[in-house]
Amino acid sequence: MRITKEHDDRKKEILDTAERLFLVSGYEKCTVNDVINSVGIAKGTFYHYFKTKEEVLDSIVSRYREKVVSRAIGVLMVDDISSEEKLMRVFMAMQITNQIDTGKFSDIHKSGNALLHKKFLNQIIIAMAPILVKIVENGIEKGVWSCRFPLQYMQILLASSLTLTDEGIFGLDADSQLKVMGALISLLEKMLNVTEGSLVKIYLKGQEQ
Amino acid sequence: MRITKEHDDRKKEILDTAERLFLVSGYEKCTVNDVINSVGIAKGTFYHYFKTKEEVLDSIVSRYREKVVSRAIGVLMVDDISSEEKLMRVFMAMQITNQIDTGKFSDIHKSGNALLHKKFLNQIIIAMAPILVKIVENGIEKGVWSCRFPLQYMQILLASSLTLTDEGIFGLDADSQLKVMGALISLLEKMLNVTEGSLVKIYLKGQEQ
DNA sequence: ATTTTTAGACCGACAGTCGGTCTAAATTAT
DNA sequence: ATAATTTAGACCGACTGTCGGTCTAAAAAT
Repeated sequence: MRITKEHDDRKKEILDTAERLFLVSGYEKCTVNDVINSVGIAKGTFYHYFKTKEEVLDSIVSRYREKVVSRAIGVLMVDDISSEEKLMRVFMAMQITNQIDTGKFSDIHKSGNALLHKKFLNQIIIAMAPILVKIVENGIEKGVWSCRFPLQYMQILLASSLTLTDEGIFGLDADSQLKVMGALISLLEKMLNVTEGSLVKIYLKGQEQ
Repeated sequence: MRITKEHDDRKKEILDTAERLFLVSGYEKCTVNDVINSVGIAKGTFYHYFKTKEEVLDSIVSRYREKVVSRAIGVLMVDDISSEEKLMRVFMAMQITNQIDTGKFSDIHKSGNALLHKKFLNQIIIAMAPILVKIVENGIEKGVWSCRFPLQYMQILLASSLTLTDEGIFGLDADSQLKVMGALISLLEKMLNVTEGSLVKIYLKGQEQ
């Protein structure tokens, strides 16, 4: 069989480089020439691996989405923790994914890049809303919660948290962002009709570590 | 042929034309040549009035924001209606501004235009959140509501409603959008600790007309 | 020998520039 | 008052540099 290892290596190399450059200077400002010069390849090579510049962006966003989703699935399968714990872990995993791992995406919200943000938001909401809904419905079945609009509430939660914590859009300082996060958790309690403070408690516990 | 016009008239003519074209084909796809051909002016004239293409976009968004804000201020000053009524009117005025008036902006959410959406979202949240907070605080003083995070809640409300009803981002059908709107109103009731259904009632009454 | 990968010269479309023209009103000279 | 001159700024379109993307052919791998 054909050996595609080198092909994938090269492709990953282009993706990694483009990702780094997109996050530093923004997708629009970063040119294809910047990418190929940084990788050390020619134009033709770049377009052998990717049809367009935007396809590179799409790949980067998809790769990130896959990482977030697989992590969430991992939490989902842990079955010796409460629904509250599970929901908060998944929600928080999304937020802190930036810091852990390679740290590459720590600036994803700082890019001030409209297209990147739009694609990112779109993919994350479409992929994550059903997962969060599953947890919510599980909690409802157990009788610990009640919720009239699970899907809509989770969409609202995702859209607002991802938008408001994007520094490229509002440039909120760290303190304001923390306030928004606190408000979001308290809102989540209202969404699920749980006693005030029960989720915040888990949130603060998670923040400490 | 040389047709000269008053400065402000010409500027408005360029803005109106660009606005129309941006909303039809999107900001990125619409070229400066498209605009000048449609207006019937030369390149130099366009750049006599605007420094860059993006400056035109900024002007269009600002103009729209001013319209929404002035309308909200109008509602704010009506003082023979309840806080509930006032809040809902302002919130709904934002949504339906698209249909009324010239109808120009009816497609603003369909453009699928990342930069337009980002600038729009940014301006509207920054301008409208304080106005909504004012109404909320007024209701709190009257003793009809209570709310721990007025500013954060209004930011969340604005960010999620504007993002999720943007067809360019999620392409939700009309039915799904209505569900999201319903969920948002019910969430607003929870935010303000009012009895369930009291705001939805006003919302539905407003929808009928 | 055939396919895959690499190379970089090349292309058209684009945003933005530049030197200059035209016109009407304000200013000065007759 | 009327004519000549200056000035402000609206207007023009050929031109430039940059960018995403294409093309053809050489090099390398199989």
